[in-house]
Amino acid sequence: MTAAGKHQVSRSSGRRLGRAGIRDVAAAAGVSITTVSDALNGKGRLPDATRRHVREVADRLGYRPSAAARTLRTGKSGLIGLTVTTYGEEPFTFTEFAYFADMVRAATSTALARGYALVILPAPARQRTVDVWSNVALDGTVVIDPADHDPVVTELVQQGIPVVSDGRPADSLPVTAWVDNDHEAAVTHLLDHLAESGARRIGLLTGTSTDTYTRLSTTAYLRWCERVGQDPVYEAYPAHDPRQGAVAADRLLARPDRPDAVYGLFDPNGTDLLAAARRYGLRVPEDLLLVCCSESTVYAATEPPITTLSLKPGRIGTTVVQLLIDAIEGEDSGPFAEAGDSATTGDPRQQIMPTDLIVRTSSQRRTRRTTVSAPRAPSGDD
Amino acid sequence: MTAAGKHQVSRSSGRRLGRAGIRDVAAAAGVSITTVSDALNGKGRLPDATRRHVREVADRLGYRPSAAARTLRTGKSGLIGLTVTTYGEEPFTFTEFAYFADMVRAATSTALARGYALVILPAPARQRTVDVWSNVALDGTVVIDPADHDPVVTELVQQGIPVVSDGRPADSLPVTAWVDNDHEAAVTHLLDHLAESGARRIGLLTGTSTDTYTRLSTTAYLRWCERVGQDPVYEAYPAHDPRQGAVAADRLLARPDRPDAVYGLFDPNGTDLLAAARRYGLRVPEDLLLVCCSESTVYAATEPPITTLSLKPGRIGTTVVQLLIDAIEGEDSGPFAEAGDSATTGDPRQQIMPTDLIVRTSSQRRTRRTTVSAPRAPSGDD
DNA sequence: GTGAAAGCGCTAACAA
DNA sequence: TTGTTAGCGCTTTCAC
Repeated sequence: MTAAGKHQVSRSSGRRLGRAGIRDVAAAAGVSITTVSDALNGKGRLPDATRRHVREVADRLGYRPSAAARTLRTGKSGLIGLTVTTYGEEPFTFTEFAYFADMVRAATSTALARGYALVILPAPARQRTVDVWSNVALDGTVVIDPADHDPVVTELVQQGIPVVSDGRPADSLPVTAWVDNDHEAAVTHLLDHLAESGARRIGLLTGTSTDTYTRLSTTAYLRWCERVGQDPVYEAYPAHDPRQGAVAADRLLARPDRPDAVYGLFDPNGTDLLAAARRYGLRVPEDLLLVCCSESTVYAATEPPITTLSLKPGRIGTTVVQLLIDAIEGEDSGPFAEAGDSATTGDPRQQIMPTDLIVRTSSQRRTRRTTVSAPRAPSGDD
Repeated sequence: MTAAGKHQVSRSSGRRLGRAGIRDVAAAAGVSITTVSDALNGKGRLPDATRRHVREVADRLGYRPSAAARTLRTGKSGLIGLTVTTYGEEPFTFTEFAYFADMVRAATSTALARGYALVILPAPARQRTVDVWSNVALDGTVVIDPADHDPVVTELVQQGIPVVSDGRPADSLPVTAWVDNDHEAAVTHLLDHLAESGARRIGLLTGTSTDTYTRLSTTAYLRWCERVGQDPVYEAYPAHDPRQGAVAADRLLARPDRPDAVYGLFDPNGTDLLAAARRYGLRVPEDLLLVCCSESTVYAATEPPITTLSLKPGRIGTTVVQLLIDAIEGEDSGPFAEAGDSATTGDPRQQIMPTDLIVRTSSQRRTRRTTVSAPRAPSGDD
């Protein structure tokens, strides 16, 4: 007495509350649900007529496939997690700097272009956050600037979910791949540029946190100083607090061994330093050369325009997502390929992206004040 | 001869590929899957000992519940969509302005605090984007600045998915609720402030797009002009193109009826106008009063510091998400409560948020140059 | 070419 | 108190 056979029929006649289901479409189109599924997904070898017919009916009924059901069945959600480390008390502050904004925009565009959506997730700081993580089915995750022993990364990788990081991870972190700038090269190049512009003593405005960016940049600075035989002159401050930047800039220029050029590691440092210079009556670039790392366009319009180091976050965002999706779709060797399971898990792929030094007035010693008083040049960039 | 009974058992003994399932936990803990589910979700009335035991086993097995299955079963995904209108060619540019950055950060934090995650989705511009939309199960959606006849919004609402917008929608758009600033009041107040500071002819730098913000602000300006009997002096430009701002600012100050005060509707307009003023040899605020709408902190450090109108995007983001989640959880009257169904569906809720005029040097006529550099003596009246 | 049936992993009635 | 069972809506072999 196999009652099983009746299931589909009886279900089909049941009241659909809101949305139409695949069964309703099948019934209305006079075909089976298999045909509907195939027609809508372009699978199988149905005659075009059937395909068209089914699509019409589906449209008429306002049929929307259930993402949840599809995900459950296929194991793919089309969702990519995006997370950032915590700065200070804020859950995360990735939008605080133009860098993250740009990076996220590019990442989102790339993901969408490949049929994925980004889910913003919190860094694993408190307890709560874990809940959210396990409440969403992720095909993969982008981690921005992962902490040295990020538990979420470890667990995701253990579960076989690809993780790609923006910023090179600590050795202990087994990410699938990572993308980063060559921070050492960038800083070195920039310091050389300042030296060429006549800087004798270059100062650094850096951060107190231990993230890779800060660490690598600072190290590169120290190494450069050593190489050229200059005493390091730097001030560090908690970069997550925007107010502290101004204070630190002030400290730096108040020092007895005041630098005649400064590189600021963080986005707002340009204005911080410019304001500090004004307070001390220092002219830029005559008395003080300035460079800061920023993606903001405001530095093209400051007085004077400030030279910036761009990390090209857009390119990083794009690359990170490409790598991730490649990993997701690549390792999809089918649910039955458990033979040579963890065999091909080699070293994580890593990609170094170029930076871009945008030279403006603030870092050019021998300048004829090409700032703004000049007649007209709306395009601006000098 | 019910063979059905054997399914669970046989399934349970089947090879679990990667992750442990609820059945494995049940088997390992020596209980049924119901008990596991209840224990892990805090439901049912199990003795604490059982609950603890199950949790331990689950932990030991590294059990993670399947979000997809939960979603399919419960109909709730814990996911909230976040979308923005398209600017120009970019899929979306919400990160381009500090406004969106702040708004999104606050929205994300609020959502996470209530156990939801945000999914970034494209505005329904091209065909492709629709795919992504229907590939993710959303409990609700936040729409930033919805287009007048946004098809996605209409469809979502039709499907019974709550939609809350940042920015008031056109009458035809049936959103669940919306949050917006009182743009008219803000602009009026700001113009009054400029007039009080001595402005005789206030100009406007506005946009060519037809979004609500631009429209309301411009209207308020025109109405104000009418009230005080001033001829409107404004230039409009495509706000999505950052370069155009500088050009438009230039145009505005080049006019024969040059204004002696300007309000710029968009974030970069402050620097745009400042640069233009410099080009024309206009001193700020002596010859030209300046205000722009911006969330950026750079205007505290420009020379001179520029008065800004803050829309308090953080508060808007928080409110939007609160409203949305309230709607999601409120209308969850259970799948069987179809009796008084659409009864309580009243008018969409709407919330007006205050703005904040941050007065700095650029809009104060009688100032003793409180900026930084000039040691100029306080010279009383203008 | 088309359809029936078997679940994906979980939750919630309902039994025991 | 705990276990059994019926699906959530879809994709996908495998028969026909």
